[in-house]
Amino acid sequence: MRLNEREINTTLRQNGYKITPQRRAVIRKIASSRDHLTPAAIYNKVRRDHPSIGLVTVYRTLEMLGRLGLVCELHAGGSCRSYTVSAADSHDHLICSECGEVIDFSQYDLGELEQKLSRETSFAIESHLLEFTGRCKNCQQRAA
Amino acid sequence: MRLNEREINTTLRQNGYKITPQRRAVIRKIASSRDHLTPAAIYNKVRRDHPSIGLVTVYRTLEMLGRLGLVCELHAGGSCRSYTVSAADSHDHLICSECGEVIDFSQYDLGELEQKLSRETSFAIESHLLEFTGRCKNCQQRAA
DNA sequence: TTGTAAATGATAATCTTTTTCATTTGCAGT
DNA sequence: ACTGCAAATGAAAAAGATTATCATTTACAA
Repeated sequence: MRLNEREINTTLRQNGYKITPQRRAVIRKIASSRDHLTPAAIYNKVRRDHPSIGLVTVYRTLEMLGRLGLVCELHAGGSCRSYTVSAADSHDHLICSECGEVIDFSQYDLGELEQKLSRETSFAIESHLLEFTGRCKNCQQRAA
Repeated sequence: MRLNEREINTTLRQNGYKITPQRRAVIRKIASSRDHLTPAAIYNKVRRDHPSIGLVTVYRTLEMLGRLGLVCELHAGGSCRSYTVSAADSHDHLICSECGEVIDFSQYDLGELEQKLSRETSFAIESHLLEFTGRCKNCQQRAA
């Protein structure tokens, strides 16, 4: 279940952050996009509606949203650091290499693998990053 | 089984690349390190033995080694784009968030998850990225 | 409505990564 | 061992991405 704009705003307020028009615009662009966006792409999208916004504000907003766990940072594909809205409790993603569409999936039983690894290596495992890359149905059909 | 310097050189030759002292130095530094290194870190290490090397050459060498599948790009931790030597057939990693040590592990049964995802989403899955982050035994003990 | 801390935008400073191009060098073929 | 040449290198600069600074503006609690 992807977070929507209202829920995100609520979380900001609960954590003592102000709801500014700039933040609202950044959140809206990310939340309304099915794919993942780089900071620069978000900046360009937001600028259409809000020409005076600074790139720095976009970076600051993304940093804050990330810290609160409201957006996820993705790595697959060329550019590191692109963002998508977080699903409530799944941080694993399936990403289309052609159109960039992102699908969240709830964590499979990685717990089992995690325990096995932990036992074998004596690591105290804190987190993981799992991304599958492939081509979505539409992009497969378009290619054929 | 991590690739060693000799095997890497063989692969370069087989693919028509020349073995230069600069490439040799870059490969040696990556292969002899247990953790993952950024391009800048590799540059600094190599420069000690080979002061005239250019940063550009490091970038070019990394790009080539990556294309041949001889090094892996890691993402966990702050900086994107850090490198470690590839294990023969496992591209999944366990990374210590404190000292950076990297442990390869052979792919668990991600195939099952992959098929399930593929069936449910109609994606043609091409690859995946899996990294666990935690603290290794040594770093846990040092902290205690 | 007002005061204040938080947020913004402009600018500049830092990295990081790519391009370009003249010079050098590994190595295949003699 | 020598030679020719495509491939590789290094220097310099350009292009991008990210962060720091600071004066001005603004959201919002009181």
